[in-house]
Amino acid sequence: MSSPAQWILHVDLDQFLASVELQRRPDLVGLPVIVGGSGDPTEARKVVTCASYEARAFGVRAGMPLRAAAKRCPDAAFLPSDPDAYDAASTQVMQALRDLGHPVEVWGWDEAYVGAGPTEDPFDLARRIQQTIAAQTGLTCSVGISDNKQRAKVATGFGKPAGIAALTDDNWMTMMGDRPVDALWGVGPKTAKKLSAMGISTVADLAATDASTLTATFGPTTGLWILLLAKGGGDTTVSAAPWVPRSRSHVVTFPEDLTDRDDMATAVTDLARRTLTEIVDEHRVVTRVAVTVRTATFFTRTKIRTLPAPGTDPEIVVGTASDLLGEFDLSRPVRLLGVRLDLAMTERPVAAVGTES
DNA sequence: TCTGGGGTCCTAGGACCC
DNA sequence: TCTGGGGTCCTAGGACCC
Repeated sequence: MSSPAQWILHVDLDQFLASVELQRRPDLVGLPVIVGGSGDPTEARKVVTCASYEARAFGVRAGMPLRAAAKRCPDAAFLPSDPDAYDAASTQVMQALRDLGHPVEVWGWDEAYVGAGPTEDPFDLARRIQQTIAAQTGLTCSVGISDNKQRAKVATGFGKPAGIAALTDDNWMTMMGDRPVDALWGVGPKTAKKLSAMGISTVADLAATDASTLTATFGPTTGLWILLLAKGGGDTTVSAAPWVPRSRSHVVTFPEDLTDRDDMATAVTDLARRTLTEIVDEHRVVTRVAVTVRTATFFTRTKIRTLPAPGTDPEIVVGTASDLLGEFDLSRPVRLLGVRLDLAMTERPVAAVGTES
């Protein structure tokens, strides 16, 4: 295998939420387990957050309504989602990864990128990662090896579950050329459909397409980006710096649609207060407020307002959310309301950084 | 058995300014 | 009295991901 300037390993915990639950419920090991909602499979408007591999064999997938999952797999164990437990397990995994001495970039609860120098044996490192995580947390993971994030992420798919796979310039087109474009991380159904209309259906097709053709349809940034992805390129940085969130949001889907404006106003106010409390606890400052309304027909719209000045005054932040709600036509039943606070990204004092760990 | 919740980034187009 | 071009800020919406 040719050696790139650096290695990037993508670490992905297998069926993460289900695995955490199985540690508390060893009696369920080997059985279909479905995590989501309050653990009641008859609960309306709740979906599967994670299905164990045994449940997936019945066609159960993340995002599927719990009732649909129950239909496909009535004998599954339905467990309530327990975010605190997943947070704790994730923290433990990420610390174990960092202890290996390489830069670790955390990507959500169950994924991370690990950077390594060109002289490192990436397979050896991958095995050490798996062994360390298993020994310290009892969890299994799959590892993808490449020289950029997107390709490493795709490689992980070839390693699941609990395996290791590498994609490099040497095998990229052999492994990926005949696959549909949405096998690329960052190319979804909409882009795939647009490409299909242009006669581009496989990764090899896309890689062979003229840059100008793609930029004409997708714009200069996106057009060049998806071309790069098809050629096996991607983001080559791994940053161990703590991620600074750009926004924080909460949405609520009501068990039954709201028709009363006062109820809607109360819900938006509660969401705004809760979100504001959280970001103030994290010493962050609001720049913009966004309110989302989804009606019973799933028609979804968002209104955004920039604050006169960045701040955390509840009167202003919550008041802005209420004002924005008032700008909607609320004559139809509402199924979901949401509030997002965009956060100021100015540098914080150095003193605040050192207190984190 | 209708479609969760939490995020990020990009693009289009209008307003406004020089 | 046919009217360029660049830059920035803002909102809306799209797309994608876990």
